[in-house]
Amino acid sequence: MERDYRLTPRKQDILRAVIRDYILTAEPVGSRTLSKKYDLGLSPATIRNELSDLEDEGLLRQPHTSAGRIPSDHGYRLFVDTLMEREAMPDERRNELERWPLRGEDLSDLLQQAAKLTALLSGCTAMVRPPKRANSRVKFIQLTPVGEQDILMVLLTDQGQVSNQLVRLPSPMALDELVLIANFLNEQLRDKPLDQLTETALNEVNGQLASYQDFLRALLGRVQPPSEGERLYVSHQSYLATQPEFSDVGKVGRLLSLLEREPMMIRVMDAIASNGAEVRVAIGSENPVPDLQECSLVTATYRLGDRVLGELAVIGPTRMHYSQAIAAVELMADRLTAALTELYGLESSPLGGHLGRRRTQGG
Amino acid sequence: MERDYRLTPRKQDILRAVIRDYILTAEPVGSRTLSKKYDLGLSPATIRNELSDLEDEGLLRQPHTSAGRIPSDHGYRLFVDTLMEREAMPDERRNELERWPLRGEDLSDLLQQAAKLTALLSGCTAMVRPPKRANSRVKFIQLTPVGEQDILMVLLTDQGQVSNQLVRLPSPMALDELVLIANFLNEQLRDKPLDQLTETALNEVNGQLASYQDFLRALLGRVQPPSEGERLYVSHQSYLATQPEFSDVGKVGRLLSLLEREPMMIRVMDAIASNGAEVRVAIGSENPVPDLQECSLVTATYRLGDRVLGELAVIGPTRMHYSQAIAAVELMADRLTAALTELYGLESSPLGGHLGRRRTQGG
DNA sequence: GGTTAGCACTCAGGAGGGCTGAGTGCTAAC
DNA sequence: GTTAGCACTCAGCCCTCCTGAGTGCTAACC
Repeated sequence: MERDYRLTPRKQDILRAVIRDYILTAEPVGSRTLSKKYDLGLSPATIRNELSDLEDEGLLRQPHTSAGRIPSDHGYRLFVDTLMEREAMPDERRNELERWPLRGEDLSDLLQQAAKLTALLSGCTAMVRPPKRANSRVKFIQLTPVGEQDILMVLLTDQGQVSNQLVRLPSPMALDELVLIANFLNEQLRDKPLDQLTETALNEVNGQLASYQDFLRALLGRVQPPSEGERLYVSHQSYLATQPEFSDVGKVGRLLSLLEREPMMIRVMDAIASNGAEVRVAIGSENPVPDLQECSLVTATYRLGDRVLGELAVIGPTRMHYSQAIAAVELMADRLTAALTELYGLESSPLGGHLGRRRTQGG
Repeated sequence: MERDYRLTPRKQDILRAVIRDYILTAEPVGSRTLSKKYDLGLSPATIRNELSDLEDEGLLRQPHTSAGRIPSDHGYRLFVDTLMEREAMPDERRNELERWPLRGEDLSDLLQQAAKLTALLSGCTAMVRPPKRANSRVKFIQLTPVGEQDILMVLLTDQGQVSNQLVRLPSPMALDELVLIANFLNEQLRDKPLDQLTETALNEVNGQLASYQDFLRALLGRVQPPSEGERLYVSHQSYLATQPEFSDVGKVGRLLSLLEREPMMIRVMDAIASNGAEVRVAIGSENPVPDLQECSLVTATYRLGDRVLGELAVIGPTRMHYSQAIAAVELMADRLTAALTELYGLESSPLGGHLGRRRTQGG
């Protein structure tokens, strides 16, 4: 598998030409085409010999005897790793991007925007996995009375998620009580993982607060609804649907169904992405899921500070425009990281000892 | 167009049978099939005569001379209006639904959930249009200091949207100032439409607050990012992609691209939906957009109190399972309305005169 | 008059056959 | 090592034929 491909420069040129042409046309590439279209200075016959060698090495294959060559997954891999020139994002696209600033009202909005821009830049269907709630920790909690018997709870996490819950109180509550509860919650829950809120808090309930136990349970229970796992932000599925390789009856449907199985796609993205900043590519059979054998994924992580929050990816046929896709994913992951840092990147734990000792305006 | 179709009961039975069979099989229905499969007590020849009449009336058509009949858009219309038995949701499905409670952490979550459940119930691709921001009015605004130089602004609207903005202050600000600003904002902006915040607020800036003008502009500018219109929550596009009528090369792609043009789809849904509670159906050529000629949409509105917030819809081929789709859309619109009312349906303006006079816990 | 059997007719879709052209591998000459 | 020439392969297209589902029409039946 991990063969060491030592190719003569000429073979490299030819392989590069084949892949480039195939990415463009989606048609098997023949020796005559290569000789005419690319400036190789070789006759078709010579090219044929080289193509035959490349096929023997497992870098190319023939769909049938009398057809041209198409790249194999190994061929694409070599291309991505060593042959492809990592072309910078074209200026026009970059300018276009400036006109579409990455702004969102909240995290969810931002991620959806990021998916959309990535899709537009790469020309591929794009996906963004949101931060795992299980990894989020409470940053602070605020309770605000709204009317006589309702309160608004605002919970901010260290990963930018904000949870707003409007809750009806079981009975009117004095402001003192509310302050007491809020302070209790902040003390107990600060830096606690989001998926352990209820137990953590309720284990400590005692004395004066015991009578609020049910209320607390209801309040905290709302923060993390028992949804079936995280969702996935997907954009421009039509890009996938218009690829000629998926025009067969049923293929589009199966692929889209796969994308809609969000927990599975999230697992796939997790499996592919690195922990660091670099872009990772999974080509065809390298994918952990059999149904993705004809697809490639390009993934990168986005971060807040030095913590990886989630992944951003594009998916397309193995015959995807890798350099463009990689550039798009890389750029957008950086922009998303920057946007998050600007929006949510407060200095660590700035609330320090102030919490609960300050008084603020009513509301 | 608005013909008065007076059909004999027998013709009605036959039309109903044709449509039911076609919805099931997606194949043109012939007289022999009808005679054998459905308990009409008629020979194929007789049925042929009736079919011929129904075709003359414009309710059926033949794809080609030697094929069976398929319903025309008018035929579907008659079916939906008068022939179809409005079957109740099957019990199993209803039970299934109970196990998937409609819960969400916030509005966006809730709408996405609603789209998903509608799709699962109806077997069609589902869409939910969120409340128009332009129609939302400010319910209350709260500013909370977070650390030395950051504040968290929470803005609650009367349509359930909550906007959280973490903003860095230009310079450290005394708590008094913050209270002043918050009170000012609440007084000025309560019940003001969300898309006029900046002007409304800034026109009134004066005296003591004048120096905060830039800060206020930045703060309020964040509430409504200049996104290209509202987004649309879509679920299970694969249902559309697996319909046999769209298996032609390119059709799926074109349809999905259409769905991705969110502003246009929102306009379409707006155009179809009623202002009241009832479910509306747009069949094939009744759709305002030419590219939707082969599709039907079933829409209903969801509400908060007596205000229409948005629409919920399913889209499928004109050969869709109307009774199931209508039941699903109706049920889910009701559930969504109920969920919203529970989450955000506070009594009107409960904050009354309290605002700004109360003191609450620090945060 | 409504219903039905019988019959001739139509036509999409599949199967089979031949042609074309793009592409190959091999060999021999340069 | 490179190239020209040649025989060979085979997917895709076109044409034709055949089949079967389905029709409309007519005449007989109840």
